[in-house]
Amino acid sequence: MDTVERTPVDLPGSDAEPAGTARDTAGGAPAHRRARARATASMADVARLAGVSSQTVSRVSNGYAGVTEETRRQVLAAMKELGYRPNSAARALKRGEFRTIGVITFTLSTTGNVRTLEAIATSAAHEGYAVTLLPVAVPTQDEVRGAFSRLEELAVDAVIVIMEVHLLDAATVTLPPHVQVVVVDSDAGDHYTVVDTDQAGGTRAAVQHLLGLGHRTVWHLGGPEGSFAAQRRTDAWHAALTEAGRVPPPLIRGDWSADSGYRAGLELAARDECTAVFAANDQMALGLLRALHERGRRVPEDVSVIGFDDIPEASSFLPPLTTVHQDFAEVGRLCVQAVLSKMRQDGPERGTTLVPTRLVRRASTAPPPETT
Amino acid sequence: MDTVERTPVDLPGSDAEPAGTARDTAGGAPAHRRARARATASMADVARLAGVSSQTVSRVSNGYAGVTEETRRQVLAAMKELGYRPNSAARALKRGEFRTIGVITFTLSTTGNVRTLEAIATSAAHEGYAVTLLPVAVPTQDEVRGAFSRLEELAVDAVIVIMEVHLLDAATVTLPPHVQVVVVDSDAGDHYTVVDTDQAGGTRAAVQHLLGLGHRTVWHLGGPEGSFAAQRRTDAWHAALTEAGRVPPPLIRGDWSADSGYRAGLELAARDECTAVFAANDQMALGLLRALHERGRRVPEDVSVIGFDDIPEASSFLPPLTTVHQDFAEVGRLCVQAVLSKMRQDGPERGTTLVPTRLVRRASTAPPPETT
DNA sequence: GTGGGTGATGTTTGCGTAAACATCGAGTGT
DNA sequence: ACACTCGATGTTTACGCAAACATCACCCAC
Repeated sequence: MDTVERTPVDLPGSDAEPAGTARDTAGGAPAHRRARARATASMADVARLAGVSSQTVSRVSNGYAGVTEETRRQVLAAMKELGYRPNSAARALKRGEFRTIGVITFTLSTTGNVRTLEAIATSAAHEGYAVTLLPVAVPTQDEVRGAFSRLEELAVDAVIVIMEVHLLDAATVTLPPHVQVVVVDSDAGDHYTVVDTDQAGGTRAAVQHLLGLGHRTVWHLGGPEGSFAAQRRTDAWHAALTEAGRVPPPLIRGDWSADSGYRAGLELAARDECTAVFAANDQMALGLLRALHERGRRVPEDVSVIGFDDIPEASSFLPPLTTVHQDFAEVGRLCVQAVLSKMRQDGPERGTTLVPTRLVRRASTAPPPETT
Repeated sequence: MDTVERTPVDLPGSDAEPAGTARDTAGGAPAHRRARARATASMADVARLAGVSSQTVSRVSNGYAGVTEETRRQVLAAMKELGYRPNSAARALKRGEFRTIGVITFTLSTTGNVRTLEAIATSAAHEGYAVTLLPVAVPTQDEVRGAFSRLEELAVDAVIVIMEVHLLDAATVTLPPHVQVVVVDSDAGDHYTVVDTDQAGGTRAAVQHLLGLGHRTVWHLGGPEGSFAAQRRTDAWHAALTEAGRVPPPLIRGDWSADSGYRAGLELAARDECTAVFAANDQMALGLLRALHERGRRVPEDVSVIGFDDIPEASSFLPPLTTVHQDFAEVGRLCVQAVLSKMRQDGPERGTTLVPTRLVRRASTAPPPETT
């Protein structure tokens, strides 16, 4: 049972623990005292060993000035011997901040969310902040409300929401007043601080690339209705075509999944006039490619396909996919920056920050077939 | 068996937030005091307003028995009026537990890790635990050590490691002694508690499927050297072939990426004797498919390809990929269960739990071409 | 009526830390 | 030499909560 597994440092005093796993209610002795004692060394223990006051330990621990090099060494030695590490609960209680950022996200099934989350976690760690994850299984108001009510008593100083904001608004959010919020994938820039990819710019680049190749117009396989990202890509596609004097074909909707792209592709393959398709993400583009292939429409000779995201696999599609690269890492990084500067009260309270995209040309786009 | 689903209260409304956003940086006054004052109402405030002792507030807050309905109502009213919410730092300090699980993971770029993480977060939330994410950017010992040293002072009760454990061992881990550890993707079952997919079983199913179709032998596109998952799939492939009396062809290694699969595919396409390939994951299978296609080797007519993971896109590959489905959600769920039961000291201290796989037959496998 | 429950509530205490304040000795300027 | 500053360190206190213990009113059995 209680073998001395871990063996961190040789904890001085961890010798005893005589089988009685704090379970003995019978003992008339001050059981509770022994039970919790010495779980971890506290500042006081270190202070005692080092022969200084606990305040000095605190100073060393926090790197404050005003400690002799000599004293400092002693304290550090004592810390090491005892395997001391500060108790973050106590620290948080005292300081009134937790150095933790909560991230609310609706599923991690999309590349974008995941990459953004990863960047957030990395940036946060770099700033000395931990990241607490709050997944929302299904995007119902109840679920979101649940996430927030958990959040309310969770120890976080700030929140980053990777999700549609209309849900957020709907869920009578009752955050502690000092907790800052930053949102991804939203157009709520007038209510919140928003960081997002420049959806419009990327879309424009994609459309113009296709038009530049000589296509009359560009079909669009859009994302699901609820998504702001999808909405903005669709809007930008429409605008870019209109500005260029082209007639936007009817919109086709998918749900981000490859399957939905496949279904849309079967439809599009039947239309000879369709020579170029802009898919709102790479997964749908993948399904699209499969459908076109099955129906004997060659890519890019007969139909050009362009995606959005630039997932790592995109370069291995058949054919390798031309797509709009999103810099998720930058989005995540900026989220953290934004939320931290809000906390320090030196950043903009709201507004939108856009991260530029980059068009990656591969083999899925080409000039349209000769029209006879 | 439900945990005592606390149900503190239904949360107080977020009415006011009275503009006082602490904006005065200029004031020469005792700034710090103002800053932290009145951030949140404490139990004492609620107690005062309700005309009871703070202990009674505590009892209400924690749903303990022994409070008159009348008193309870008063306390709840006071909570609501003050917008009270418990301070989790204080609670953690007092109770000695944080109700938080740390998850260490090396990049979120693989589907498996992400899905597992998601399941962990969901399960943990369900048990009333929060999840703190600790990403390790690069799998160097320094990085891992860094993650752990952050972890050391982080407020977690347990740790789940989704990573190669040899790195873990290498990084002189010094966790607080009471913190429990569970590991995914490892064979360190004799040192740690391990939860993992049944790599061997899945591999065996894949190999036997191909042999059953009539292939003489099965080539293997393995994962990178460092990975235990890769190692076990490779071992199982070798064993399955040997047991069946077949001669295992030389091993080809990739690095999980589609690109590496592509490179391997170019090599394999040149070998006419190769009629069946088992790729250690779906991404590499994707690259493989592309290479075979480019070299004019038809799948599945000339070469059968089988993958591992069953990523959502696999059904949209060209052709749709036969692959071994992993139940990542179950892995994540079991991780949480394992770590919690270790904390409650009623679970096995170590050992390995395997999650079964399922072979998903799609269109990338078929009997070998007629050998003339 | 007295002693002994029983349940509702109040009081004390301490978790580990760090801010605020106190102390103390050594140097500095005149 | 004296008052003074300044740097190093110690002492006190409070953060918000909940366990342990104390109190108090009430009811019941004998």
